[in-house]
Amino acid sequence: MSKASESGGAVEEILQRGVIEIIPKAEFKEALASGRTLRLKFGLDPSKPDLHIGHGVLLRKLRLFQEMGHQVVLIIGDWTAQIGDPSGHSVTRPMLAAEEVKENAETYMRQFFHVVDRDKTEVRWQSEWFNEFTLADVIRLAARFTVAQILQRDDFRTRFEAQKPLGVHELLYPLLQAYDSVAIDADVEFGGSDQLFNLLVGRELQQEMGQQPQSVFVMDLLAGTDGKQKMAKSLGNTINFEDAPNEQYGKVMSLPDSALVDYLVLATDLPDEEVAAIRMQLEGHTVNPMDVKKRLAHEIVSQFHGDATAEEAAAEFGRVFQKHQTPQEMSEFLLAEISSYAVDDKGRQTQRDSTRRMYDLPHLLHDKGFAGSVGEARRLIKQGAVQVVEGPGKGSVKGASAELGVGSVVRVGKHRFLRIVDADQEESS
RNA sequence: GGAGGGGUGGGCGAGUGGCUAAAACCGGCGGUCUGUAAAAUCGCUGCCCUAACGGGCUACGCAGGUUCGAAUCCUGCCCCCUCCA
Repeated sequence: MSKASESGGAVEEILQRGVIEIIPKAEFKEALASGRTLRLKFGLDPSKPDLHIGHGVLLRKLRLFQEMGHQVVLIIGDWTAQIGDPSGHSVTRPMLAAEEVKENAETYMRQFFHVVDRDKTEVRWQSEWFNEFTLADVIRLAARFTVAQILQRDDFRTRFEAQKPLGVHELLYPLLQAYDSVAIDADVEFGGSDQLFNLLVGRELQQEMGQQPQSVFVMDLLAGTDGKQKMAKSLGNTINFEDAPNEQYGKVMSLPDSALVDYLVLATDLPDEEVAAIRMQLEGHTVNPMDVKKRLAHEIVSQFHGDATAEEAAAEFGRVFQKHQTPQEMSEFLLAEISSYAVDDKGRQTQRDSTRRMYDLPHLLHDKGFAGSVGEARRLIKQGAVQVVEGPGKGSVKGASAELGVGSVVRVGKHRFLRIVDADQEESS
């Protein structure tokens, strides 16, 4: 990701692409033009350990500004994480333990700097200033706002009016985040559109405390893999930075076609003109959406795993899902390892696997993690989801047992496979 | 301080003595279909034994009790929420 030429057009694109709003825009542009190194605030709550490409939208934008010479200030929200950001949630979130937050933060930073330039980033922990906070400070801070102001926030108001629980500590959340802006003297804060309120509170507080109020840079939210709701860990629809390449690729391919253009705009660096062209093609049905999706999947996987790996993921996808062949890599087990599952013709356990090498599938699958319970494994077999697709015993699933031998490949469902191997070819790449 | 509402399976939420391993919906998994792991559609979805039929065990905040039998009734306890003051 790197093609921010210094031309005015490029800057304009940065200010437009995926951007919902910049408040106030004129002032921000002026600041950019002034040549000053701006302090770009971005906060993360280390409440859940994985960054996903929804975060990536913001991070990639930060990166572009870094390339223009500006300074990112990453706030680790170790205090607010303990409150649990209620943004966009209809219920109170659980508070986290301090140690948990510490651990999560480590993971976060590793992922964060995968996209953002570490050398142009200042990392600050909220605890730097909030650990010094006294009750008097808290009261003084809280006194600057009225309940009515805080209840402007949509989700707060909704919950309040619906007589749903709303903790006092949750009302504090925006105030703490706002104070961060004061603590680091931010010039501009970045966030998704669900953050608008919090960002504006920061602006207000800075002004009240005699600082130049920050600008607010609001980005569009990326939809999750369901294509409908925003991407969020709690909704289970994320594509994570650290997902395996094949997984990322597969998740992208599972997107509904309707989400394609948004993803191209928000999650890739394809130039605007190209995105526009693709949009036209999609609308005119002159291109197969699947091909666009493959392109998108490639772009995303290569951001995190490199071009070559993306190629491999593409090939693997074609092999497994389009041609229904077996994947290259799969779980492998030694024949000796599964000998305890050997059964005789009547399905009874046997020590001697010499004659017909039949194996008890339900227990094997359960113990090796292919089914959550033995009953579930039975169900899978009953539904025809389990087949010996290669090697000895091919097609031999009868009742609950199947013939297996070195080289057998068992398919469970559409895309999970296990292979029986010999001792010498044990290592699985 | 007063009044009221509530704690049920991964989620939401029915269920007021046996027909309830517990509806519906969501989620999850699987099948079919397909250009994809989309959509649509069908099925499964507590745990254990069983090829199957069937059987056993655990479960409706916690602890006791009533009853042939309780998620449902009684007693005590814990927890959560809303309103009024």
